[in-house]
Amino acid sequence: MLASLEQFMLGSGRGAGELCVQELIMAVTGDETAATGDMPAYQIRTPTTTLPQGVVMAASPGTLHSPQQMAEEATRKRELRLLKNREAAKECRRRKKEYIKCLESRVAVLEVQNKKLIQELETLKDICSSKTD
DNA sequence: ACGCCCCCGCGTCAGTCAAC
DNA sequence: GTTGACTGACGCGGGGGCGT
Repeated sequence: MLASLEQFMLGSGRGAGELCVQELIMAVTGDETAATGDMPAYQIRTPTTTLPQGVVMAASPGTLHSPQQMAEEATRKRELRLLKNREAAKECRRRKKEYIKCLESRVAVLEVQNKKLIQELETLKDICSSKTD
């Protein structure tokens, strides 16, 4: 978990924000097997191969001739790249927000859990000390 | 009303990584 | 080596809060 967070913060993580439900289940139940496999859940990628509507794939380089055609093709490729990157950035930010929201929820759950455990510890201490007296 | 500051979302660029 | 996806960093513009 901490490793996952570190990976995300260091920028090598992928698909931030895709943990959440399982993380929360883990936090509540303490069941580490609730998370899937070795891979941090938020790094699981969903295939994003679909292009936005209206986007036409570039023609193969072999069909181009004049410098003007080449220039037009380069422009078209650039526009396509920018469009894809724009969408990717939006999706990336959405996942990141979701991931942060999830972490905040987890903090809240763990704080409650921590309070309960402290309370339980105090109770047990009381029991022990009353027995030894 | 105005200026200022802060926050948020966006578009873009650059770098990294995995798949091929 | 090339390519596509992802993401951190940067700059910009808009909106809201606050003091004057």
